[in-house]
Amino acid sequence: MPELPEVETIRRGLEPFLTGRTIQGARFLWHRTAHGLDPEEMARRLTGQKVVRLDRRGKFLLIRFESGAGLGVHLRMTGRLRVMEMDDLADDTALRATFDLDNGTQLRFSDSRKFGRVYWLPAGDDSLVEGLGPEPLDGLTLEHFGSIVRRNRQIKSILLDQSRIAGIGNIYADESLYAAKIHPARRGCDLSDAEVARLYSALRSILERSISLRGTSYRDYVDSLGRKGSFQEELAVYGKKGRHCPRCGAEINREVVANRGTHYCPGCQKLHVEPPG
DNA sequence: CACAGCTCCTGGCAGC
DNA sequence: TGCTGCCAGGAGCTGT
Repeated sequence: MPELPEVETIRRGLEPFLTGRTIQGARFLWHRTAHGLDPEEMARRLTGQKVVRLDRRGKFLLIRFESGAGLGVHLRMTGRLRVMEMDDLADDTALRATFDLDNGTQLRFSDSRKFGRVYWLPAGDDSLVEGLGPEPLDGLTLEHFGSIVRRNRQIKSILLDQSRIAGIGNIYADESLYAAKIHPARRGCDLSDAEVARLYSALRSILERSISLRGTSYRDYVDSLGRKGSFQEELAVYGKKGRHCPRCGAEINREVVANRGTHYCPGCQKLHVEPPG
């Protein structure tokens, strides 16, 4: 499931293949992949657009055109982006959209579950990503993070709320809470200063570490070059139900918190914390 | 505002 | 072996 580190990895991998290229045609093989526009209309608008830059905002990849317009891509759970030779007939039953480039290559969007979307971004209109919270790795201060987190709501639910903080999904929420020794069902407003500070640094260091390892390949994530990341080798709790906690040896639990499968260590992430002193 | 429940989808898996 | 049926999961939406 592509979250911030995976989308950032894809952005870095794709950028040299797309920058300077002009889209010569686009085709949608699944109509709902083109969000909010008739697929043929989106293809028409894309044709002739020259790529100048790739940005990322939260889990959105933003392909910027010389005209000022752009294309937003959200991979949801199973979306993939790759650049291939136009005549590469590699079998891909999950192919949902293709974008022909002016050098004989083709950007291909595949997505087995069909949840991923591409969005047309009119020039000067970034409303797609304007409602997102701050980037956790881009100037977010501890003080700002504290104001985001201190509300009467389960901390896991806050971390997953893209309008509060952008880019965090189920894997990094669970891993960060484990690293900070905070039970996912604790209320944000009940966290101590020390806990908020631990969560802040855990979240940021885990995201940075994962980017440096080109993300987490859990199930089927691969980057734009088809390579797996390797952060899955460092996961402590996600997908580890029944395994032993590397810190205290207790058995990792999985239960539903904030309507999501949630992994945590009952030994070192307590729901009820004894008051200090 | 918090939050549960529903929707979208299909591969993967459990159970028989 | 092959069938049925359940379910995860991001985000948008509705209803309480």
